[in-house]
Amino acid sequence: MRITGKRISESTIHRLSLYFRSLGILEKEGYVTVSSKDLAQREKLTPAQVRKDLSFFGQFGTRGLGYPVVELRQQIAEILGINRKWNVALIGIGNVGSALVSFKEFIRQGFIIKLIFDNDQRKIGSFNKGIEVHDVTNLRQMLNKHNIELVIIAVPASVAQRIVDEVVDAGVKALLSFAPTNLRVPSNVTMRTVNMAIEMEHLSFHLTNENLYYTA
Amino acid sequence: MRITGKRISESTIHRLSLYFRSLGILEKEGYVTVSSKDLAQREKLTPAQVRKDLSFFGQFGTRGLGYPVVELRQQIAEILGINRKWNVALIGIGNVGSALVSFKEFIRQGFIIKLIFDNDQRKIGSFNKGIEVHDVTNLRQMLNKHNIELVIIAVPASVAQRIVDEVVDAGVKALLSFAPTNLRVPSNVTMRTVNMAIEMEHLSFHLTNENLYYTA
DNA sequence: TATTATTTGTGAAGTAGTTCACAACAATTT
DNA sequence: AAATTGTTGTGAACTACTTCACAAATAATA
Ligand SMILES: NC(=O)c1ccc[n+]([C@@H]2O[C@H](COP(=O)([O-])OP(=O)(O)OC[C@H]3O[C@@H](n4cnc5c(N)ncnc54)[C@H](O)[C@@H]3O)[C@@H](O)[C@H]2O)c1
Ligand SMILES: NC(=O)c1ccc[n+]([C@@H]2O[C@H](COP(=O)([O-])OP(=O)(O)OC[C@H]3O[C@@H](n4cnc5c(N)ncnc54)[C@H](O)[C@@H]3O)[C@@H](O)[C@H]2O)c1
Repeated sequence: MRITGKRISESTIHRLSLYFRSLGILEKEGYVTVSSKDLAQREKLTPAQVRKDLSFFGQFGTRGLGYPVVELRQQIAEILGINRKWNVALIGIGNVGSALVSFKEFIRQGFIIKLIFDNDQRKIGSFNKGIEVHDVTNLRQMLNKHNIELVIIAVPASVAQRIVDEVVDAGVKALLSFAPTNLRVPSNVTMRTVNMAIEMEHLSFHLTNENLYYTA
Repeated sequence: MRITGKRISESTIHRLSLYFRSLGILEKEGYVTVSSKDLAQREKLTPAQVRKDLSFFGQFGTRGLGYPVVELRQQIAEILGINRKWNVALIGIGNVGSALVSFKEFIRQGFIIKLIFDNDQRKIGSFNKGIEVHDVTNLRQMLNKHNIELVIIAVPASVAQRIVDEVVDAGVKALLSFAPTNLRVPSNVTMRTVNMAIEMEHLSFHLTNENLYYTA
Protein backbone atom coordinates (compact mmCIF):
# COMPACT_ATOMS: atom_id res chain seq x y z
CA MET A 1 0.00 0.00 0.00
CA ARG A 2 1.29 3.37 -1.05
CA ILE A 3 0.10 6.82 -0.12
CA THR A 4 0.05 9.10 -3.05
CA GLY A 5 1.43 12.45 -2.07
CA LYS A 6 -1.85 13.92 -0.93
CA ARG A 7 -2.67 14.40 2.68
CA ILE A 8 -5.47 12.08 3.75
CA SER A 9 -8.25 13.97 5.49
CA GLU A 10 -9.90 12.77 8.68
CA SER A 11 -13.18 12.66 6.76
CA THR A 12 -11.70 10.21 4.28
CA ILE A 13 -10.47 7.99 7.11
CA HIS A 14 -13.90 8.12 8.70
CA ARG A 15 -15.56 7.13 5.45
CA LEU A 16 -13.14 4.23 4.99
CA SER A 17 -14.50 2.89 8.28
CA LEU A 18 -18.01 3.21 6.90
CA TYR A 19 -17.08 1.42 3.68
CA PHE A 20 -15.45 -1.31 5.72
CA ARG A 21 -18.70 -1.91 7.59
CA SER A 22 -20.87 -1.85 4.48
CA LEU A 23 -18.54 -4.25 2.73
CA GLY A 24 -18.90 -6.65 5.65
CA ILE A 25 -22.66 -6.57 5.20
CA LEU A 26 -22.38 -6.93 1.42
CA GLU A 27 -20.13 -9.93 1.96
CA LYS A 28 -22.70 -11.56 4.25
CA GLU A 29 -25.39 -10.80 1.70
CA GLY A 30 -23.39 -12.73 -0.85
CA TYR A 31 -22.32 -9.91 -3.15
CA VAL A 32 -19.12 -10.57 -5.07
CA THR A 33 -18.67 -7.09 -6.48
CA VAL A 34 -20.13 -3.69 -5.66
CA SER A 35 -20.16 -0.44 -7.62
CA SER A 36 -19.25 2.92 -6.16
CA LYS A 37 -22.88 3.84 -6.82
CA ASP A 38 -24.26 1.07 -4.59
CA LEU A 39 -21.69 1.58 -1.89
CA ALA A 40 -22.39 5.32 -1.90
CA GLN A 41 -26.11 4.73 -1.60
CA ARG A 42 -25.66 2.62 1.51
CA GLU A 43 -23.71 5.37 3.19
CA LYS A 44 -25.67 8.32 1.78
CA LEU A 45 -22.64 9.61 -0.11
CA THR A 46 -21.91 10.29 -3.77
CA PRO A 47 -20.27 7.65 -5.99
CA ALA A 48 -17.55 10.17 -6.85
CA GLN A 49 -16.74 10.51 -3.17
CA VAL A 50 -16.31 6.77 -2.79
CA ARG A 51 -14.07 6.52 -5.83
CA LYS A 52 -12.01 9.53 -4.82
CA ASP A 53 -11.49 8.22 -1.28
CA LEU A 54 -10.29 4.86 -2.55
CA SER A 55 -8.13 6.42 -5.26
CA PHE A 56 -5.86 7.93 -2.61
CA PHE A 57 -4.71 4.42 -1.76
CA GLY A 58 -4.64 2.63 -5.09
CA GLN A 59 -6.78 1.21 -7.87
CA PHE A 60 -9.06 -1.44 -6.46
CA GLY A 61 -11.86 -1.62 -9.00
CA THR A 62 -12.58 -3.03 -12.42
CA ARG A 63 -14.19 -0.70 -14.96
CA GLY A 64 -17.60 -1.83 -16.00
CA LEU A 65 -17.85 -4.15 -13.01
CA GLY A 66 -17.07 -2.40 -9.75
CA TYR A 67 -15.04 -3.41 -6.72
CA PRO A 68 -14.46 -6.96 -5.47
CA VAL A 69 -16.24 -7.01 -2.09
CA VAL A 70 -14.00 -9.34 -0.11
CA GLU A 71 -10.74 -8.03 -1.50
CA LEU A 72 -11.65 -4.36 -1.08
CA ARG A 73 -12.70 -5.02 2.50
CA GLN A 74 -9.34 -6.62 3.17
CA GLN A 75 -7.53 -3.70 1.52
CA ILE A 76 -9.38 -1.18 3.64
CA ALA A 77 -8.62 -3.21 6.75
CA GLU A 78 -4.97 -2.96 5.82
CA ILE A 79 -5.19 0.79 5.24
CA LEU A 80 -6.95 1.34 8.57
CA GLY A 81 -4.53 -0.95 10.36
CA ILE A 82 -7.25 -3.34 11.50
CA ASN A 83 -5.89 -6.39 9.71
CA ARG A 84 -4.03 -7.15 12.93
CA LYS A 85 -4.51 -7.09 16.69
CA TRP A 86 -3.70 -4.09 18.87
CA ASN A 87 -2.80 -4.21 22.54
CA VAL A 88 -5.05 -1.81 24.39
CA ALA A 89 -5.07 -0.64 27.99
CA LEU A 90 -8.07 0.84 29.74
CA ILE A 91 -7.54 3.32 32.55
CA GLY A 92 -10.48 3.81 34.90
CA ILE A 93 -12.96 0.97 35.36
CA GLY A 94 -16.06 2.94 36.35
CA ASN A 95 -19.31 3.27 34.42
CA VAL A 96 -17.72 3.93 31.04
CA GLY A 97 -14.79 1.56 31.51
CA SER A 98 -17.08 -1.31 32.48
CA ALA A 99 -19.22 -0.72 29.42
CA LEU A 100 -16.17 -0.76 27.18
CA VAL A 101 -14.77 -4.09 28.38
CA SER A 102 -17.99 -5.75 27.24
CA PHE A 103 -18.13 -3.95 23.91
CA LYS A 104 -17.90 -6.84 21.44
CA GLU A 105 -17.15 -4.65 18.43
CA PHE A 106 -13.75 -3.79 19.91
CA ILE A 107 -12.59 -7.38 20.03
CA ARG A 108 -14.07 -8.12 16.62
CA GLN A 109 -12.00 -5.27 15.16
CA GLY A 110 -8.85 -6.52 16.86
CA PHE A 111 -8.67 -4.01 19.70
CA ILE A 112 -7.79 -6.28 22.60
CA ILE A 113 -8.00 -4.83 26.09
CA LYS A 114 -5.01 -6.44 27.79
CA LEU A 115 -4.75 -4.32 30.90
CA ILE A 116 -7.13 -2.41 33.14
CA PHE A 117 -5.95 0.19 35.65
CA ASP A 118 -7.67 1.97 38.50
CA ASN A 119 -6.67 3.66 41.76
CA ASP A 120 -9.57 2.34 43.81
CA GLN A 121 -8.28 -0.31 46.25
CA ARG A 122 -11.64 -2.11 46.14
CA LYS A 123 -11.30 -2.59 42.39
CA ILE A 124 -7.59 -3.40 42.18
CA GLY A 125 -7.11 -7.16 41.96
CA SER A 126 -10.67 -7.83 40.83
CA PHE A 127 -11.49 -9.18 37.39
CA ASN A 128 -13.67 -7.76 34.60
CA LYS A 129 -14.49 -10.09 31.75
CA GLY A 130 -11.44 -12.06 32.76
CA ILE A 131 -9.11 -9.07 32.80
CA GLU A 132 -7.41 -8.19 36.07
CA VAL A 133 -7.57 -4.63 37.39
CA HIS A 134 -4.09 -3.29 38.16
CA ASP A 135 -2.92 -0.50 40.41
CA VAL A 136 -2.42 2.64 38.37
CA THR A 137 0.80 3.41 40.25
CA ASN A 138 2.47 0.71 38.16
CA LEU A 139 1.21 2.28 34.96
CA ARG A 140 4.39 2.99 33.09
CA GLN A 141 6.18 -0.30 33.67
CA MET A 142 3.07 -2.31 32.87
CA LEU A 143 2.35 -0.44 29.63
CA ASN A 144 5.87 -1.09 28.45
CA LYS A 145 6.02 -4.67 29.63
CA HIS A 146 2.81 -5.58 27.79
CA ASN A 147 3.60 -3.58 24.65
CA ILE A 148 0.51 -1.46 24.91
CA GLU A 149 0.09 0.67 21.80
CA LEU A 150 -3.29 2.23 22.45
CA VAL A 151 -4.81 3.58 25.65
CA ILE A 152 -8.38 4.41 26.56
CA ILE A 153 -8.84 7.09 29.21
CA ALA A 154 -12.01 6.63 31.29
CA VAL A 155 -11.06 8.44 34.49
CA PRO A 156 -12.65 11.60 35.95
CA ALA A 157 -11.81 14.78 34.03
CA SER A 158 -9.95 16.18 37.04
CA VAL A 159 -7.18 13.56 36.86
CA ALA A 160 -7.22 12.93 33.12
CA GLN A 161 -4.33 15.23 32.17
CA ARG A 162 -2.06 13.69 34.78
CA ILE A 163 -2.84 10.19 33.52
CA VAL A 164 -2.42 11.28 29.90
CA ASP A 165 1.01 12.71 30.70
CA GLU A 166 2.09 9.42 32.25
CA VAL A 167 0.78 7.43 29.31
CA VAL A 168 2.57 9.69 26.83
CA ASP A 169 5.70 9.42 28.95
CA ALA A 170 5.50 5.66 28.63
CA GLY A 171 5.75 6.07 24.86
CA VAL A 172 2.15 5.38 23.86
CA LYS A 173 1.28 7.21 20.64
CA ALA A 174 -2.51 6.85 20.47
CA LEU A 175 -5.19 7.68 23.03
CA LEU A 176 -8.95 7.70 23.14
CA SER A 177 -10.40 9.83 25.93
CA PHE A 178 -13.90 10.01 27.36
CA ALA A 179 -13.10 12.77 29.84
CA PRO A 180 -15.00 15.92 28.90
CA THR A 181 -11.99 18.18 29.20
CA ASN A 182 -9.25 19.64 27.04
CA LEU A 183 -6.19 17.45 27.14
CA ARG A 184 -2.73 18.29 25.80
CA VAL A 185 -0.50 15.78 24.05
CA PRO A 186 2.69 16.31 22.02
CA SER A 187 2.20 16.64 18.26
CA ASN A 188 3.59 13.17 17.58
CA VAL A 189 0.80 11.60 19.65
CA THR A 190 -2.73 11.13 18.31
CA MET A 191 -5.57 11.67 20.72
CA ARG A 192 -9.28 11.56 20.05
CA THR A 193 -11.91 12.65 22.51
CA VAL A 194 -15.45 11.30 22.65
CA ASN A 195 -17.58 14.00 24.24
CA MET A 196 -21.17 12.93 24.56
CA ALA A 197 -22.35 16.24 25.96
CA ILE A 198 -21.11 17.96 22.82
CA GLU A 199 -23.01 15.45 20.70
CA MET A 200 -26.15 16.38 22.61
CA GLU A 201 -25.44 20.06 22.03
CA HIS A 202 -25.37 19.51 18.27
CA LEU A 203 -28.85 18.07 18.62
CA SER A 204 -30.18 20.88 20.78
CA PHE A 205 -28.68 23.39 18.36
CA HIS A 206 -30.57 21.81 15.50
CA LEU A 207 -33.81 21.63 17.48
CA THR A 208 -33.43 25.26 18.53
CA ASN A 209 -32.44 26.68 15.18
CA GLU A 210 -34.52 24.44 12.94
CA ASN A 211 -36.35 27.29 11.33
CA LEU A 212 -33.70 29.96 11.18
CA TYR A 213 -31.08 27.77 9.63
CA TYR A 214 -31.13 29.85 6.47
CA THR A 215 -32.20 33.45 6.04
CA ALA A 216 -34.76 34.26 3.37
CA MET B 1 -30.38 36.02 18.14
CA ARG B 2 -30.39 36.18 14.39
CA ILE B 3 -28.82 33.85 11.89
CA THR B 4 -27.18 35.76 9.14
CA GLY B 5 -27.94 34.14 5.84
CA LYS B 6 -25.00 31.78 5.88
CA ARG B 7 -25.38 28.12 6.58
CA ILE B 8 -23.74 27.24 9.87
CA SER B 9 -21.31 24.37 9.51
CA GLU B 10 -21.21 21.44 11.91
CA SER B 11 -17.61 22.39 12.68
CA THR B 12 -18.72 25.82 13.83
CA ILE B 13 -21.36 24.27 16.09
CA HIS B 14 -18.77 21.93 17.51
CA ARG B 15 -16.41 24.80 18.24
CA LEU B 16 -19.18 26.77 19.93
CA SER B 17 -19.40 23.87 22.37
CA LEU B 18 -15.67 24.14 22.97
CA TYR B 19 -15.87 27.89 23.53
CA PHE B 20 -18.74 27.34 25.92
CA ARG B 21 -16.58 25.00 28.02
CA SER B 22 -13.55 27.28 27.96
CA LEU B 23 -15.68 30.25 28.96
CA GLY B 24 -16.96 28.28 31.94
CA ILE B 25 -13.38 27.72 33.05
CA LEU B 26 -12.45 31.36 32.41
CA GLU B 27 -15.43 32.41 34.50
CA LYS B 28 -14.29 30.22 37.37
CA GLU B 29 -10.79 31.63 37.03
CA GLY B 30 -12.24 35.08 37.49
CA TYR B 31 -11.71 36.52 34.03
CA VAL B 32 -14.13 39.29 33.09
CA THR B 33 -13.18 39.54 29.43
CA VAL B 34 -11.27 37.32 27.04
CA SER B 35 -9.74 38.05 23.65
CA SER B 36 -10.20 35.85 20.60
CA LYS B 37 -6.46 35.23 20.85
CA ASP B 38 -6.68 33.77 24.38
CA LEU B 39 -9.79 31.77 23.66
CA ALA B 40 -8.19 30.40 20.50
CA GLN B 41 -5.07 29.41 22.38
CA ARG B 42 -7.07 27.36 24.87
CA GLU B 43 -8.72 25.39 22.08
CA LYS B 44 -5.71 25.23 19.74
CA LEU B 45 -7.45 27.29 17.09
CA THR B 46 -6.72 30.59 15.37
CA PRO B 47 -8.11 33.89 16.68
CA ALA B 48 -9.66 34.52 13.27
CA GLN B 49 -11.55 31.26 13.54
CA VAL B 50 -13.00 32.23 16.89
CA ARG B 51 -14.09 35.65 15.65
CA LYS B 52 -15.54 34.27 12.42
CA ASP B 53 -17.53 31.60 14.27
CA LEU B 54 -19.03 34.15 16.62
CA SER B 55 -19.68 36.65 13.83
CA PHE B 56 -22.25 34.30 12.29
CA PHE B 57 -24.47 34.95 15.28
CA GLY B 58 -23.86 38.59 16.11
CA GLN B 59 -21.34 41.03 17.50
CA PHE B 60 -20.45 40.06 21.02
CA GLY B 61 -17.10 41.73 21.56
CA THR B 62 -15.66 45.13 22.28
CA ARG B 63 -12.76 46.29 20.13
CA GLY B 64 -9.61 46.81 22.10
CA LEU B 65 -10.97 44.74 24.99
CA GLY B 66 -12.32 41.38 23.87
CA TYR B 67 -15.45 39.45 24.80
CA PRO B 68 -17.31 39.62 28.12
CA VAL B 69 -16.84 36.12 29.56
CA VAL B 70 -20.13 35.62 31.38
CA GLU B 71 -22.27 37.26 28.75
CA LEU B 72 -20.67 35.48 25.80
CA ARG B 73 -21.09 32.16 27.60
CA GLN B 74 -24.77 32.92 28.06
CA GLN B 75 -25.11 33.93 24.40
CA ILE B 76 -23.50 30.70 23.23
CA ALA B 77 -25.76 28.72 25.57
CA GLU B 78 -28.69 30.41 23.86
CA ILE B 79 -27.35 29.65 20.39
CA LEU B 80 -26.75 26.00 21.28
CA GLY B 81 -30.12 25.72 22.94
CA ILE B 82 -28.65 24.80 26.33
CA ASN B 83 -30.05 27.77 28.21
CA ARG B 84 -33.02 25.56 29.03
CA LYS B 85 -33.82 21.99 30.02
CA TRP B 86 -34.56 19.22 27.53
CA ASN B 87 -36.65 16.16 28.20
CA VAL B 88 -34.64 13.13 27.23
CA ALA B 89 -35.56 9.45 27.01
CA LEU B 90 -33.06 6.63 27.10
CA ILE B 91 -33.87 3.39 25.32
CA GLY B 92 -31.89 0.34 26.44
CA ILE B 93 -30.51 0.24 29.98
CA GLY B 94 -27.56 -2.08 29.46
CA ASN B 95 -23.86 -1.26 29.82
CA VAL B 96 -23.99 1.98 27.89
CA GLY B 97 -27.40 3.09 29.14
CA SER B 98 -26.38 2.56 32.77
CA ALA B 99 -23.24 4.62 32.25
CA LEU B 100 -25.25 7.45 30.70
CA VAL B 101 -27.76 7.81 33.54
CA SER B 102 -24.89 8.58 35.88
CA PHE B 103 -23.17 11.00 33.51
CA LYS B 104 -23.23 14.23 35.48
CA GLU B 105 -22.35 16.44 32.53
CA PHE B 106 -25.73 15.68 30.92
CA ILE B 107 -27.72 17.02 33.84
CA ARG B 108 -25.40 19.99 34.21
CA GLN B 109 -26.08 20.91 30.57
CA GLY B 110 -29.82 20.57 31.04
CA PHE B 111 -30.31 17.21 29.36
CA ILE B 112 -32.67 15.53 31.81
CA ILE B 113 -33.31 11.82 31.39
CA LYS B 114 -37.01 11.58 32.24
CA LEU B 115 -37.76 8.10 30.94
CA ILE B 116 -35.90 4.84 30.54
CA PHE B 117 -37.16 1.99 28.35
CA ASP B 118 -36.14 -1.62 28.00
CA ASN B 119 -37.73 -4.89 26.88
CA ASP B 120 -36.16 -7.06 29.56
CA GLN B 121 -38.82 -8.07 32.09
CA ARG B 122 -36.19 -8.22 34.83
CA LYS B 123 -35.34 -4.58 34.30
CA ILE B 124 -38.82 -3.18 33.71
CA GLY B 125 -40.13 -1.62 36.93
CA SER B 126 -36.69 -1.28 38.49
CA PHE B 127 -35.11 2.09 39.19
CA ASN B 128 -31.83 3.61 37.99
CA LYS B 129 -30.67 6.77 39.72
CA GLY B 130 -34.28 7.25 40.71
CA ILE B 131 -35.66 6.83 37.19
CA GLU B 132 -38.10 3.98 36.58
CA VAL B 133 -37.50 1.59 33.70
CA HIS B 134 -40.58 1.31 31.48
CA ASP B 135 -41.72 -1.35 29.07
CA VAL B 136 -40.66 -0.40 25.55
CA THR B 137 -44.03 -1.55 24.19
CA ASN B 138 -45.52 1.66 25.59
CA LEU B 139 -42.89 3.74 23.84
CA ARG B 140 -44.96 6.00 21.65
CA GLN B 141 -47.60 7.01 24.17
CA MET B 142 -45.02 7.62 26.89
CA LEU B 143 -42.79 9.76 24.68
CA ASN B 144 -45.74 11.94 23.77
CA LYS B 145 -47.18 12.07 27.27
CA HIS B 146 -43.87 13.24 28.75
CA ASN B 147 -43.01 15.65 25.92
CA ILE B 148 -39.76 13.93 25.12
CA GLU B 149 -37.78 15.96 22.59
CA LEU B 150 -34.55 14.01 22.49
CA VAL B 151 -33.94 10.26 22.52
CA ILE B 152 -30.79 8.26 23.21
CA ILE B 153 -30.61 4.84 21.55
CA ALA B 154 -28.56 2.31 23.54
CA VAL B 155 -30.06 -0.96 22.33
CA PRO B 156 -28.32 -3.72 20.33
CA ALA B 157 -27.64 -2.83 16.70
CA SER B 158 -30.01 -5.55 15.51
CA VAL B 159 -33.10 -3.82 16.90
CA ALA B 160 -31.95 -0.22 16.60
CA GLN B 161 -33.65 0.62 13.30
CA ARG B 162 -37.00 -0.67 14.54
CA ILE B 163 -36.75 1.43 17.69
CA VAL B 164 -35.62 4.48 15.71
CA ASP B 165 -38.63 4.14 13.43
CA GLU B 166 -40.97 4.09 16.41
CA VAL B 167 -39.29 7.08 17.98
CA VAL B 168 -39.49 9.05 14.74
CA ASP B 169 -43.11 8.01 14.40
CA ALA B 170 -43.75 9.47 17.82
CA GLY B 171 -42.59 12.83 16.47
CA VAL B 172 -39.17 13.05 18.09
CA LYS B 173 -36.82 15.17 15.97
CA ALA B 174 -33.41 14.48 17.55
CA LEU B 175 -31.66 11.20 18.33
CA LEU B 176 -28.28 10.15 19.62
CA SER B 177 -27.39 6.55 18.82
CA PHE B 178 -24.66 4.30 20.18
CA ALA B 179 -25.54 1.33 17.99
CA PRO B 180 -22.70 0.66 15.55
CA THR B 181 -24.96 0.40 12.53
CA ASN B 182 -26.35 2.59 9.77
CA LEU B 183 -29.70 4.00 10.73
CA ARG B 184 -32.15 5.81 8.48
CA VAL B 185 -34.22 8.79 9.59
CA PRO B 186 -36.28 11.27 7.56
CA SER B 187 -34.49 14.45 6.53
CA ASN B 188 -36.37 16.57 9.05
CA VAL B 189 -34.93 14.50 11.92
CA THR B 190 -31.39 14.99 13.22
CA MET B 191 -29.52 11.89 14.27
CA ARG B 192 -25.96 11.60 15.47
CA THR B 193 -24.14 8.34 15.98
CA VAL B 194 -21.33 7.77 18.43
CA ASN B 195 -19.26 4.89 17.09
CA MET B 196 -16.38 4.05 19.36
CA ALA B 197 -14.96 1.38 17.07
CA ILE B 198 -14.59 4.00 14.35
CA GLU B 199 -12.78 6.27 16.79
CA MET B 200 -10.34 3.44 17.46
CA GLU B 201 -9.86 2.93 13.72
CA HIS B 202 -8.78 6.56 13.32
CA LEU B 203 -6.12 5.83 15.90
CA SER B 204 -4.94 2.61 14.30
CA PHE B 205 -4.84 4.37 10.93
CA HIS B 206 -2.55 7.02 12.34
CA LEU B 207 -0.35 4.45 14.07
CA THR B 208 -0.15 2.41 10.90
CA ASN B 209 0.46 5.24 8.48
CA GLU B 210 2.54 7.47 10.70
CA ASN B 211 5.46 7.57 8.35
CA LEU B 212 3.76 7.54 4.99
CA TYR B 213 1.37 10.32 5.74
CA TYR B 214 3.07 12.46 3.15
CA THR B 215 5.10 11.41 0.16
CA ALA B 216 8.52 12.94 -0.29
C1' DT C 1 -7.66 65.61 25.26
C1' DA C 2 -4.55 63.59 22.06
C1' DT C 3 -1.85 59.70 21.11
C1' DT C 4 -0.79 54.98 21.20
C1' DA C 5 -1.96 50.22 21.83
C1' DT C 6 -5.41 46.64 21.38
C1' DT C 7 -8.69 43.92 19.47
C1' DT C 8 -12.94 43.23 16.93
C1' DG C 9 -15.62 42.26 12.65
C1' DT C 10 -15.45 41.09 8.06
C1' DG C 11 -14.57 41.19 2.99
C1' DA C 12 -11.00 39.00 0.32
C1' DA C 13 -7.64 35.53 -0.40
C1' DG C 14 -6.14 31.14 0.26
C1' DT C 15 -6.73 26.18 1.23
C1' DA C 16 -9.14 21.96 1.62
C1' DG C 17 -12.77 18.93 0.47
C1' DT C 18 -16.47 17.46 -2.79
C1' DT C 19 -18.61 16.80 -7.13
C1' DC C 20 -18.50 16.89 -12.12
C1' DA C 21 -17.56 15.04 -16.36
C1' DC C 22 -15.39 12.24 -19.39
C1' DA C 23 -11.70 9.30 -21.35
C1' DA C 24 -10.40 4.66 -20.67
C1' DC C 25 -11.49 0.26 -20.24
C1' DA C 26 -14.12 -4.14 -19.19
C1' DA C 27 -18.22 -6.84 -19.65
C1' DT C 28 -22.28 -8.02 -22.11
C1' DT C 29 -25.21 -8.22 -26.01
C1' DT C 30 -26.20 -8.55 -30.79
C1' DA D 1 -16.37 -9.00 -33.95
C1' DA D 2 -18.75 -4.85 -33.46
C1' DA D 3 -21.73 -2.20 -30.85
C1' DT D 4 -23.63 -1.12 -26.54
C1' DT D 5 -23.66 -0.69 -21.71
C1' DG D 6 -21.62 -0.03 -17.34
C1' DT D 7 -18.22 1.62 -14.26
C1' DT D 8 -13.67 3.17 -12.79
C1' DG D 9 -10.04 6.68 -12.07
C1' DT D 10 -8.95 11.30 -12.12
C1' DG D 11 -7.98 16.18 -13.63
C1' DA D 12 -10.85 20.19 -13.47
C1' DA D 13 -14.51 22.81 -11.58
C1' DC D 14 -16.94 23.90 -7.84
C1' DT D 15 -18.10 24.58 -3.01
C1' DA D 16 -17.09 25.03 1.73
C1' DC D 17 -14.08 26.25 5.24
C1' DT D 18 -10.14 28.72 7.22
C1' DT D 19 -6.92 32.34 7.48
C1' DC D 20 -5.34 36.91 6.24
C1' DA D 21 -5.22 41.59 6.62
C1' DC D 22 -6.90 45.84 7.68
C1' DA D 23 -10.38 49.53 8.69
C1' DA D 24 -13.02 50.72 12.60
C1' DA D 25 -13.65 51.09 17.22
C1' DT D 26 -12.44 51.17 22.01
C1' DA D 27 -9.31 51.28 25.95
C1' DA D 28 -5.18 52.79 28.10
C1' DT D 29 -1.72 56.14 28.60
C1' DA D 30 0.58 60.44 28.49
N1 LIG E 1 -20.86 7.92 32.58
C1 LIG E 1 -20.97 8.28 31.32
O1 LIG E 1 -21.91 7.92 30.62
C2 LIG E 1 -19.95 9.12 30.69
C3 LIG E 1 -20.15 9.51 29.41
C4 LIG E 1 -19.20 10.26 28.77
C5 LIG E 1 -18.06 10.60 29.43
N2 LIG E 1 -17.85 10.23 30.67
C6 LIG E 1 -16.58 10.58 31.28
O2 LIG E 1 -15.79 9.42 31.33
C7 LIG E 1 -15.00 9.43 32.50
C8 LIG E 1 -15.36 8.25 33.36
O3 LIG E 1 -16.75 8.31 33.65
P1 LIG E 1 -17.45 7.25 34.58
O4 LIG E 1 -18.88 7.53 34.59
O5 LIG E 1 -16.99 5.90 34.18
O6 LIG E 1 -16.84 7.64 35.99
P2 LIG E 1 -16.63 6.69 37.25
O7 LIG E 1 -16.42 7.56 38.41
O8 LIG E 1 -17.71 5.68 37.26
O9 LIG E 1 -15.28 5.92 36.89
C9 LIG E 1 -14.04 6.52 36.99
C10 LIG E 1 -13.05 5.44 37.40
O10 LIG E 1 -11.75 6.00 37.39
C11 LIG E 1 -11.11 5.61 38.60
N3 LIG E 1 -10.10 6.60 38.92
C12 LIG E 1 -10.22 7.79 39.54
N4 LIG E 1 -9.04 8.40 39.66
C13 LIG E 1 -8.13 7.58 39.09
C14 LIG E 1 -6.75 7.65 38.92
N5 LIG E 1 -6.04 8.71 39.32
N6 LIG E 1 -6.14 6.63 38.30
C15 LIG E 1 -6.83 5.56 37.88
N7 LIG E 1 -8.16 5.43 38.03
C16 LIG E 1 -8.79 6.44 38.63
C17 LIG E 1 -12.19 5.52 39.63
O11 LIG E 1 -11.79 4.67 40.69
C18 LIG E 1 -13.31 4.92 38.81
O12 LIG E 1 -13.26 3.52 38.80
C19 LIG E 1 -15.29 10.74 33.21
O13 LIG E 1 -14.35 11.69 32.78
C20 LIG E 1 -16.65 11.11 32.68
O14 LIG E 1 -16.89 12.47 32.69
C21 LIG E 1 -18.77 9.47 31.34
N1 LIG F 1 -20.68 -1.53 25.68
C1 LIG F 1 -20.06 -0.53 25.10
O1 LIG F 1 -19.06 -0.02 25.58
C2 LIG F 1 -20.56 0.02 23.83
C3 LIG F 1 -19.81 0.99 23.23
C4 LIG F 1 -20.27 1.59 22.08
C5 LIG F 1 -21.45 1.18 21.55
N2 LIG F 1 -22.14 0.21 22.11
C6 LIG F 1 -23.42 -0.15 21.50
O2 LIG F 1 -24.46 0.39 22.31
C7 LIG F 1 -25.56 -0.48 22.32
C8 LIG F 1 -25.82 -0.95 23.71
O3 LIG F 1 -24.66 -1.60 24.19
P1 LIG F 1 -24.61 -2.26 25.61
O4 LIG F 1 -23.23 -2.73 25.83
O5 LIG F 1 -25.23 -1.33 26.59
O6 LIG F 1 -25.55 -3.52 25.37
P2 LIG F 1 -26.39 -4.30 26.48
O7 LIG F 1 -26.78 -5.58 25.87
O8 LIG F 1 -25.69 -4.24 27.75
O9 LIG F 1 -27.69 -3.39 26.61
C9 LIG F 1 -28.72 -3.36 25.67
C10 LIG F 1 -30.03 -3.13 26.42
O10 LIG F 1 -31.06 -2.98 25.45
C11 LIG F 1 -32.15 -3.77 25.88
N3 LIG F 1 -32.93 -4.13 24.71
C12 LIG F 1 -32.72 -5.12 23.82
N4 LIG F 1 -33.67 -5.13 22.88
C13 LIG F 1 -34.51 -4.13 23.18
C14 LIG F 1 -35.69 -3.62 22.59
N5 LIG F 1 -36.20 -4.17 21.49
N6 LIG F 1 -36.30 -2.57 23.17
C15 LIG F 1 -35.78 -2.01 24.28
N7 LIG F 1 -34.68 -2.44 24.89
C16 LIG F 1 -34.04 -3.49 24.34
C17 LIG F 1 -31.56 -4.96 26.59
O11 LIG F 1 -32.49 -5.53 27.47
C18 LIG F 1 -30.40 -4.30 27.31
O12 LIG F 1 -30.81 -3.82 28.58
C19 LIG F 1 -25.21 -1.61 21.37
O13 LIG F 1 -25.70 -1.30 20.10
C20 LIG F 1 -23.70 -1.60 21.39
O14 LIG F 1 -23.16 -2.12 20.21
C21 LIG F 1 -21.74 -0.37 23.27
